[in-house]
Order: sequence, then structure tokens, then C-alpha cells
Amino acid sequence: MPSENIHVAIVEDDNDIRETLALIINGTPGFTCKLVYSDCESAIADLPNQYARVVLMDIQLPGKSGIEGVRILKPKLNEVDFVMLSIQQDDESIFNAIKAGASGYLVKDTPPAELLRAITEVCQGGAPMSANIARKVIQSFHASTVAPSPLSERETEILKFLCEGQNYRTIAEKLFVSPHTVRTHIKNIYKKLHVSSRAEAVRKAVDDRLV
Amino acid sequence: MPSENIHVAIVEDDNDIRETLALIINGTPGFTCKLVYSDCESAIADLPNQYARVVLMDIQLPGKSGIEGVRILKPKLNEVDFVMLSIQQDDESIFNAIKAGASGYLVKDTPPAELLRAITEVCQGGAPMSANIARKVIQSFHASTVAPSPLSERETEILKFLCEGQNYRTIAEKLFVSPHTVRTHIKNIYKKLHVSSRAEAVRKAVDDRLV
DNA sequence: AACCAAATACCCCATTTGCGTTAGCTCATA
DNA sequence: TATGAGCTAACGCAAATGGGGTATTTGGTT
Repeated sequence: MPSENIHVAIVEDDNDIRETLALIINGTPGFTCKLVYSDCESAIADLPNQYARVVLMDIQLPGKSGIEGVRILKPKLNEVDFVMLSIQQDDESIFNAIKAGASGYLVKDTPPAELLRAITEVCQGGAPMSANIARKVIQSFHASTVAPSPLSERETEILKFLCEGQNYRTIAEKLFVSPHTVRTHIKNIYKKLHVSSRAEAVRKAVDDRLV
Repeated sequence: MPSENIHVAIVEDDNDIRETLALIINGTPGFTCKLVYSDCESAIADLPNQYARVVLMDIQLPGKSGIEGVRILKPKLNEVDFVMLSIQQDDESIFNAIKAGASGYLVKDTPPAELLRAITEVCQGGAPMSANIARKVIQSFHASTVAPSPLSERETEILKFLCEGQNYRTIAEKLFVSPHTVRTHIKNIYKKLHVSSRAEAVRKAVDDRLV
């Protein structure tokens, strides 16, 4: 099946775009595109029986979205790299696509040269992304300047134990204090976090990265 | 202070590399590099009093690491973009740098043209990354093929309510079933998750992304 | 037909939890 | 000096929780 050429598949509902892409790819030495689909369903049905190294996947498709498509196909085609090719640039779409298994994400107005470069790059273990997509991905790591914890050191320590499912008694034993003291601390924690149960406290601790 | 040129600062302990980089940058129209530091401490002391649009930061430095440097400088220089320039390609370094506030991450053997392109890109709101760095970042989202949830649909539904801090009664009301039923479900959830309290269940739900 | 998982519902009972309240001690800051 | 924050400790009480059961119904699998 394979050859020296990179075999590309396209899933895209717009006829013009799909054909243009195929033409560009087939017209470039080193690239081949013999598999084109106008919707996810046919790609899901056919792709597992074909050979492709890279799949260019639109997100907005009639029926199943490209994201769902990747979610279904990627587990079956583990060595295949999926590159989203979309006008959507909202965080939802981006992160869902990546979580679904996409290895690249390009905006649709990417010039042909860039696109071919991206296909090559993803084959070499890269993760091509349009500039602002990459920035959004990076920013999702920037710990969003969390509000400083309202808890004292001791309270944070106790909150950690709460997150582990410890009860008053065992926490007290570990900290060498009275269970009464632990209770008092936990009451104060609840007040500061505006919660009224362990479950909520744990949830808030995780969400706000207090532990 | 600003001009049409992009002002770049360099923090790099290797004299050769530092000077070479500065030469490349200054020798390219549109770029200027007047600020060079051989260690983090001097950059931390001086940069806030200077103007730079982009900082190229080595990671392995004598004294404070480049990552610590970004962690300290980025909050003070919010409009400045930090691009790591490092031989380190371990996950630790990459993710710590990004979390610290870096907007780009290039390996040190990046050719000059690429480097200049990266500087331009980061100024335009991008996040330049070497191919395999980008892939690692993307892969960190690929939800590590989590073991399929052992919980039934109903149980997952109830686990969500537990995570919100709801009690038996309120959950029962929302699901239009008896509190007894909710109790039974929760007991089964505990068995399946090998926990014995709401706090632990919430923790596990979050950790294993069951909700 | 037999079997099982899942969802529903109920019982008892000991333990844990959450809330209100009080209070002593230390340390820092106003 | 005093005022507050943080850590410590205690008492009582009502409500919630967790563990042990049992049981019926439904729907799918063998």
C-alpha cells in the first residue's frame, strides 16, 4: 500500500474546497490524495479499509461533526494523523478536536504551501497549528492567575486530607491535634470557600487548585 | 521606546551562542537586539527597566533556571512574550516553562530563518514551537485512553450530583426516584470505584474524568 | 429457559458530619 | 494597647452518611 508519497485523505463537505485541496495535493510531488469524502459517515465506513497517512478533516459537516469523526476513527487508525481544517476557532472546537485525537489544527485560509508543510510536519511527528490556535493551546496552560487561596496554611493542609477522603479522626491523628481542632478548621474552611460539605470542598479545591 | 523594529532580549549563558544570536538578530532588517544577559539574575534586575518585545530565554542557566526566570519576569512584563530556547526536550522542562508563562519553545538547533520567523510569529499572537515540542503539548491533551468508566449511565449521572455536593434527598428529587434508590446507586458507585466516602468519590471522578 | 446487570425501593443501625457556640493562646499589625 | 487572625480545644445535637441486608422489575445474553 504505502509508497514514497504521503497519502492524504480529505473529509470536507464543500465540493469546491474538497476538489481544490485534492488538486493541490495531487499536483505536488511527494503527495497523493485518492480518498475524498463529503461527510463523516462515509469516511468512517470506508477509511478503515483504505490506506492513508494523514486525514484532513473539516469540523462543520452535515451529520456527524469532524470532531466526532476523529473520536471514532482515531482509535481504529492509530498510526494515522488527523489534522483539522476548519473555520471554527472557538476554544470549544479546538480543545474538543485535540482531545478527540487530532494532531494538528489549521484554519481554512491556510495557504497551500503552509498546508503541504503541515502535512509533512505531522508525518514527522510534529503538530502543525495555525498561529493563534497554538497560542490558545499554550494559554490553556498559563495557570490563569488564580485568585490567591483564602485559606491559611493549616487549613490548606487539612483540605488536602479532605481530598483524600480522610475523616476527622484520622486527620487529627496525622496532625497530632484533637479531632475538635480539625472540626474547627474544617468549619472555617467551609466558611471561606462558601461550601457546606466535604464533596463541595473537594470539588472547589480541585477546580481552584487550592491543593 | 518602541520603533518599527522588534526588540529582542536574550538570556543565555554560553557566550558564543549569545553573541551569535545577537548578531543574527541585529543583522536582520526589522529586528534589534540590544539587551543580552548571561544569567537570570541580571535579566530579572534589569529587564523591567528596559524595553523588549520578545525575550529569548535559555533554560539551563547558572543560578536561577530560565523557567524560574520566566515565572518571575512574566507577571511583571505582561506584554512581553517569552520564547524558550533550549536543548532540554523532556516533558518536565517543556510543561513547566509553558506553565511559567512562556509563549514559545524552540530547540536550540533551530536554524536562524526559523528563529526569526518564530520571533515574528510570537509578536503576532502566535506560539512558535519546534515540531516535536508541539506534538508533546498536543499529546498531553489526548486523554491517555482512560480505562472505560466502570459505572453505568445512571451511576455516572448520580456521581455528577455528588460532585456538586448534593445530598441523597436533593438528588432523588432531581431524578424523580426515591432517596433509597439514590443510596443504593451510591453504594454501588463506592464499590466500583473502591472508595467509601463522597470526598473520595469526587476526587476519583475528577482524577479519572468520570464526569 | 436460565441468568445477569441495572434500576428501583425499603429496612436497621452505628458512625460521621455539619452547625452553633465558647474560649484560651500567640503573633502581628494598627 | 488593642484588635484581629490563626491554631488550638471542647460540648451538644440534629441530620446525613455508610454498611449490612432483601426484593422486584426490566431487558439483554447465553
